[in-house]
Amino acid sequence: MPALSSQSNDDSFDDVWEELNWRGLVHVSTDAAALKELLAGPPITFYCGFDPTAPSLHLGNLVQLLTMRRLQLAGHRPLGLVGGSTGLIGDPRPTAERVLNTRDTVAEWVGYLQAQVSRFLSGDGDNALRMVNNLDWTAGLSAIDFLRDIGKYFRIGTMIKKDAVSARLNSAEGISYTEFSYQVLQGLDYLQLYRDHGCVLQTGGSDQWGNLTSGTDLIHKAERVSVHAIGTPLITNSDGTKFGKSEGNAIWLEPSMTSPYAFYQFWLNTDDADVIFRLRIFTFLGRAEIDRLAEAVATEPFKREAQRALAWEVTALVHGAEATESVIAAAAALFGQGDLAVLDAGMLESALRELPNTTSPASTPVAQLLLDTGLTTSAGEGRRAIAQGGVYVNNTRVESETATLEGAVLPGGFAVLRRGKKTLAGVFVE
RNA sequence: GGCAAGUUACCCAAGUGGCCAAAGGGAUCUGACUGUAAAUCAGCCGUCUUAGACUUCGCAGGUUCGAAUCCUGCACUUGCCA
Repeated sequence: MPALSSQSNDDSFDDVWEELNWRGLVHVSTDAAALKELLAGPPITFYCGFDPTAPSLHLGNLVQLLTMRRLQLAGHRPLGLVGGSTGLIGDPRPTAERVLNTRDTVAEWVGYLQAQVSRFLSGDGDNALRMVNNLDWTAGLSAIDFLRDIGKYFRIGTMIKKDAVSARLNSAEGISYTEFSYQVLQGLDYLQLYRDHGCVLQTGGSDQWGNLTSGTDLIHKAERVSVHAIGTPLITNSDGTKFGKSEGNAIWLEPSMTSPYAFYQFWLNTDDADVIFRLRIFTFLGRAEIDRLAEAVATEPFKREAQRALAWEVTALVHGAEATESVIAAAAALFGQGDLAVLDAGMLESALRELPNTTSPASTPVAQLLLDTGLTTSAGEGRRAIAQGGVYVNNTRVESETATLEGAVLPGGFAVLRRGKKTLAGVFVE
């Protein structure tokens, strides 16, 4: 779906390593000089892993996918690993132990993630994407073989120094042996891919650095070879809040989990202070264009040209140009200050299809509709929102907690429900 | 296996018999201001149809007119000892 063929690296850079650095994608790495030389040379094989901890990838994973794609565009050969086995274990988070998912669930999610990863990388040519699954080489591994052949290479002293592990050891939560072992499994992945595919580079989030180095260390000990790792930065917002969350929920790549409309809106609402960094990381726009947009943010911030470019680029990348056009049209129709009744009914209707929506009789109380469309999570919250003046039907503020849609239905048989300034939903009146 | 400490709402965290739907902080949400921004200020912030009622303080019992607070058992977490 994404227009892979139209993507390219910026040829104003000497090599892909320079470009990755300019884009801010290299937070930590193994020997930088060696990596630069390696990446400027003949094609190498590299990999990045994704664990099935949810039915979809999210924006944090997108950073990895785009990093992989840039390396692929430079001629290198990507291996996409979906962690059928590591997903069963769970990598240690600094805060709390994970709840294990069932084997069936993980297997199902592996399928979804493989399909998603495949969409972002080219499957053509000498350096086509190849998918691998670490369950293939761990499922048949006995506990004894694991402990003898792999475990001997790992030192407890090193293992407990890893950030995620030591954070947990120092917390009230502690850490289970299961999660403690995660780094061994990931190290094993790298070793296996080195042996099977000559893989010499792993990319991942810098929060995974401990797991990345566990692989390079293992290969060094087992094969007496130095291989590489690149840790991409953890994306943060300048105001200190977590990136990639909207109303506390993750932004997913799967359209049924985060609608293309919400996805576009997320990017459009990017803070001025962050937008240029986002353009570098999440788009294929070149240095010259991004510098121009930076100038636009400085001189005409109210036009939000950079935000529009960012929202367009990323939404088109993930959901396709066509879907992006339609969510932009939807936003233009719905965000309007103006009178919704004068808009074209067909266009308005298709716009509402992009939003959370529900079908109800006109006599349904607005508070109930808020609940039905997911704009609120309880009836009390809905009443409160109305009392605070935060609910609108067709851009007209709802004054009464007992209001219904009577008399407010637009030609075509629907109504636009809005909470706050920008949270919208549609109601189709039956 | 023994001893000790702990488990409070989305997160952190007060609260040791009634004044507790539960202090305070953060996050989310709403309003004002704006550029569908940031910062700032204000409000809301368990559920239910307001007053009011109901459910909640790891789980299950018990004491009491009354329990997040006391007792018993269980589960889980952490530390020390073996």
